[in-house]
Amino acid sequence: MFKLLDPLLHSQLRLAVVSLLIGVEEADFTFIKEKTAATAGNLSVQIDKLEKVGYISVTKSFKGKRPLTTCKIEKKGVLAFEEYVNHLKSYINTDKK
Amino acid sequence: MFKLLDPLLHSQLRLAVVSLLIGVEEADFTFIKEKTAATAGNLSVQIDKLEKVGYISVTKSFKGKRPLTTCKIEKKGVLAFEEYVNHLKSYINTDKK
DNA sequence: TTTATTTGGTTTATAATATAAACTAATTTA
DNA sequence: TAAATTAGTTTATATTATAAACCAAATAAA
Repeated sequence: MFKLLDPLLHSQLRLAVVSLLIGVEEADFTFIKEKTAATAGNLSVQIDKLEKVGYISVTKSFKGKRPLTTCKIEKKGVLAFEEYVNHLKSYINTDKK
Repeated sequence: MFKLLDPLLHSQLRLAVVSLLIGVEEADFTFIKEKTAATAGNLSVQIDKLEKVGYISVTKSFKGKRPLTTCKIEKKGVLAFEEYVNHLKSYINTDKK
């Protein structure tokens, strides 16, 4: 009846990050930080977690002389997000099946 | 852009309970326990929290000689749930506004 | 030029959460 | 009368989310 929600996505910030990345396909740390209004520390931790399970990939490079962390959604992340949304519907539909 | 999700509803079990109560209007502890597949301890704690913020009301009585805990959704709970769902849409819609 | 300040983060500490395990008390069954 | 079941509550613990503190390099200000 109530499907289990993936705990990795059932987090305010991680859900925002994945949702954002699905829209733009690629985004750097600062951009994500601005869009989600998260603190850098929190974002850093949550990006790590998403990367560790393979929902996103993270590339570290330089833009000029400054470090640049770029995030990209992975197929696994897209699938997990889609499933999360579907599962959510079992919570949101008032007429339970 | 990403609206804040009410932390009281952003919980697997509490969301299931509120969702369930919105459907049935009234349900007892055991029924909710079965439908959500939660442990009694967890359910007891989460019902307390929902009651404390006024999302549900809890009545304790007896069915025959056995204790009976009945839960009912309150207007505040319905409104909070509706807002939660609306806010979720800001996460789920890939085209961000 | 040396002293802030800003940028782009990471690491660490802490408070809150979710959850199951242990417990209670009454009731029913064997 | 002993064991098992019902209907929960309380307590302990592991996990989370989050912000604070920190760091190194780059840039700006004095």
